Amino acid sequence: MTNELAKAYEPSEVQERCIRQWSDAGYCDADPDASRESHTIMIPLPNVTGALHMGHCLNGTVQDLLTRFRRMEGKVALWMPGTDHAGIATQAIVERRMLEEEGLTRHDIGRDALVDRIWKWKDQYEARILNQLKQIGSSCDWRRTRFTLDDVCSQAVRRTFFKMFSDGLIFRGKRLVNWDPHLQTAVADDEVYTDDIDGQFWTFNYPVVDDNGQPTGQKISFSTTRPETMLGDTAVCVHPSDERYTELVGKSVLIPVNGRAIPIIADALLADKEKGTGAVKVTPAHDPNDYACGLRNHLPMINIMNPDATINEEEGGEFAGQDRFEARKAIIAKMEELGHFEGVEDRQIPMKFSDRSKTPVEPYLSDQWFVKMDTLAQSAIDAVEDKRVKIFPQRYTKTYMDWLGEKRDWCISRQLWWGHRIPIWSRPATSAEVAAHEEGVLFELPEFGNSSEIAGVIADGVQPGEKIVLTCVADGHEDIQQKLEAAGFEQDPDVLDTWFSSALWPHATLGWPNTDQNPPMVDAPEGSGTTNEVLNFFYPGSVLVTSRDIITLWVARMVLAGLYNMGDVPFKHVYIHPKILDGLGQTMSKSRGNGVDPLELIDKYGTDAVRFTIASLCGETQDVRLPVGYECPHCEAITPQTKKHQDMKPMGGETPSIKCGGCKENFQFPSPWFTPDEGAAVARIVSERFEYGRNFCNKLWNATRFAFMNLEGYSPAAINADDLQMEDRWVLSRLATTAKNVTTMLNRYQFDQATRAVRDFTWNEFCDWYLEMVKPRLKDDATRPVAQSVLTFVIDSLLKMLHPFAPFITEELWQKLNEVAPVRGLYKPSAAVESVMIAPWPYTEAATETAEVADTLIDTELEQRFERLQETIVAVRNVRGLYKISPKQPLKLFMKCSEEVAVQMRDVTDQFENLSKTMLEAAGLDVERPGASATITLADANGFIPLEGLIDLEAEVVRLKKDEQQTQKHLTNTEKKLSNEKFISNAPEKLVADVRETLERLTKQLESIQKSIVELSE
RNA sequence: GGGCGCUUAGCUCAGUUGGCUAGAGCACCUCGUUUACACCGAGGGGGUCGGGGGUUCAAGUCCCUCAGCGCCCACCA
Repeated sequence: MTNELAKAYEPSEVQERCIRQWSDAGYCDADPDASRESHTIMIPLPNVTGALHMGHCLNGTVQDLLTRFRRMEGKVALWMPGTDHAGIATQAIVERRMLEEEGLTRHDIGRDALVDRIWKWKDQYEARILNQLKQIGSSCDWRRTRFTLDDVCSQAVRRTFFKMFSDGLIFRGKRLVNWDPHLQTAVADDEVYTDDIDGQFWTFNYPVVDDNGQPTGQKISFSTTRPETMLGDTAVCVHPSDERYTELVGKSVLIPVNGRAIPIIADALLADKEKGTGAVKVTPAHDPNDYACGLRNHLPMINIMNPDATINEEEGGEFAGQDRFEARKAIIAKMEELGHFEGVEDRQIPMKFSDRSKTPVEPYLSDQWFVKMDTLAQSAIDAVEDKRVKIFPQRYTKTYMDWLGEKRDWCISRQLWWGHRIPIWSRPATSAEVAAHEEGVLFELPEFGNSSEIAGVIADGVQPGEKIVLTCVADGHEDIQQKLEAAGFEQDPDVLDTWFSSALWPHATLGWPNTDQNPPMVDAPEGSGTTNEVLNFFYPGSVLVTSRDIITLWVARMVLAGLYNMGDVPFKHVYIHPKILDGLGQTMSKSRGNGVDPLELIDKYGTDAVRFTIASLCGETQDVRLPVGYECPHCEAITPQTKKHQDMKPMGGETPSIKCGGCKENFQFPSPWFTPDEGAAVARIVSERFEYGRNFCNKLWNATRFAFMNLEGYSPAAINADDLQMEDRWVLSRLATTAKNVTTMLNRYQFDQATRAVRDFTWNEFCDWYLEMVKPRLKDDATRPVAQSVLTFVIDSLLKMLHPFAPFITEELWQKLNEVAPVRGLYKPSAAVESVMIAPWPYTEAATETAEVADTLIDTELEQRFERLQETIVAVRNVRGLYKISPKQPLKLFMKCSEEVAVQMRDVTDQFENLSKTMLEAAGLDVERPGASATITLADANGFIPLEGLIDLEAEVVRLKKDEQQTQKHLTNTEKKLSNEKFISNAPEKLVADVRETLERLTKQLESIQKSIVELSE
């Protein structure tokens, strides 16, 4: 047969072919077109060295779904791809490898060589992650792929920085940062995690001294977990209302280990009477709370450490050069020796670690660059308040607002080599310069360039009392930089926080600040045109799709940066999707051994199955659980993963293994605690949940396969509406209803509901009912043509509607359908487009023909009538099931009902025969119950199936009694409701009428059940 | 400590502004190899909607409270 489709869908080969075809045809390319609307999505830029994980997979699925949907709606849908240089993460990986493989540190090879190595690394891994994105079917405009460190993005970063500097929004300040002594860089709060460790809690005392520095004999005791910071203490603090110490406040104590005198102060915010001795040492340069206390009380801030966390020369004295932990021991010993040690206890203490290097971070005072946030943050608050940006689900608006409301200045400098270098040059200021310019006020440097190229300011230097000239140079002025360097200026060694460039992503990727040319593309590095139409057309974006953990770090900053540079928000909507957790409610990660690799899932279930399942999970909830399991490497049976598996550790040197429930063989598995043995059979981690999508794809494939087998002789012809059978009109009505609902749900970002709606229609209505109902017609030459037309029309619409969810299988089926039925449609058949990807979305303006007929297709009255037919058939099947009557055994059906219903029943008598092998013998008011028959009760009809000789009639009585009981219960409830006067008077009229109708119906049903019981019992 | 969520069938989840006898998928039980599909079809069993209180004619849905879980932010000498 020519129209034969393979028995099962083979995803991998289809996927590969589709990706190639779409790319060749340029369907993913989006270029400005004034006659159409734009739809822009900017990818939440993945880390360039990362590998695709479930989070990316979900994020990408949603964005691609939206992009394909909008493209089919007729919009110019741009999905902009790209990657993030991810500062510290990337540099750390390259440095670690370099150290492991060559024993080299970055200091051995120098800045340029390191950056060079990272670029090479980046080129390799960028290709990998982009390719992985392609594997999930992403219809990005790959020509426009951007990288946060490429020339286009770099220019945007430089321009923004210069603009902010010129607007006085950039300033330099001393701040306590989380210092990673191993990587020798400050790390952001979000790159730090806290762990409880077994630590110790020491108690010491400092002797009180008089004005001459002589001990008064008094002492003050305090406890600490970090004795080494003693060297940097600049006060001892007590609570103002703590009577134990009132008389000591204002006096001084001596730090025994270095002989420095410091004051005893009172500060209610720092000291807590209930904790420890009630007194606490204050080390402003090495502790965040002490830092705040130091600011409040104007305490000196003494830095005692070198960047590698060894004790420094200036303050270290005899401890100088020792590592912080060595110094701790030495200082404890010294204090004990001097008689100021009072005790120590073991306790769990929280310790902060650098996420990247896993070493303890040190709170460290250093010079950093900041962006002033007050007006910028306010603009971003306003944008959400007046709904220029809407966040879905709405509750996340609060997270965004609360964070911005704090208006905390943004520390943008990072002590790294990989990133955008801060475009600031400085040198010591001359006294003439200091005299000429007020500190902190911008001035021009005409000898280097004009005010749009360079700006300067006098600021404090690193050393106390030192004044320096800071200059900022705009993008594209290498000549000025050279002049500056020739004049003794040095560029700041730091680079910018990765989020600084990420914040510009929505407009930087489109070529801003260049308004004279379209941005360069992968194969056209020169740019084009005389104005930047790309930026004009695609900005502002339509929707940002991301996860809730970066609402503050990224979303808020993009909004303020967009407003600042473009004067307009970067996107109109933000959809925050759920996070995927494992079956135990834990975040998936390699370090837990519970991560599912999307590419393995794709390999096992197919991309469409994975996407379809993911879409079914994406609604307004915060997280979704995905129980995972180990796939047996021997027999592929899946063993659910439990906490016990996650915690299994090698016992007695033997690598743990799990016994497969299927084949009883042992297998090893991935775990954070050990590596499987060389050559051992290792299970992969999968989730059975994806069978949901796979089964659906199989269903769709086979429904289409069935259609193909029955399209022999198909010829497109306009059909007459009068030729449509009841089931045709029903399925068309349901199809139209479904399409409308799916569209609405997608517009609301309710992907879970949209998925369910389209699945239910496909499986439970189209396949289970319609296909079964048309089977006889397809065998008959006379009735075949109309059935074929409807069948192809529905499949055509379904493939379109399903394409955003399952792009590959729908494309494959579409192309096969184009071979068998290239021209299709009901009233105005027309040639189908070559790819479903560019086909019009059903029931939209783009789909002119179907739009015209959409409303006439929805027939709720018909849908209701159809439900009665379905109910009748289900009831008959139920009787068969209950009494184990073979499906082959023909039955007779008598329906007692109104003449109106009887007519409808007679109309579909063929379907009773077809779907339940039942002959409708009679229908009408005068139908009487034949003896020895089973009774079925419907809302407005009773059915009788003679069962003489087929069943035990006593069993039927039992069944009916159960039925009677249930109906009675429901009836009682309904009566109770209606006898309540308050219900009658308060409830809406419509509801009361409905309940009355229910009562009437139930009463009749009960009567007929009881009648049957009596008759059967006679 | 502040904020946001969650708790509904064995499991994973739906359940719009309160209003039919609370639904789905998987799992389970029975039957079925009818030429689309066993990744299937037909039928079935299974829930006092976390506990307690309140508002209301009416509560899975609104309010209070208790318990448990998760995430974010802040803090932790």
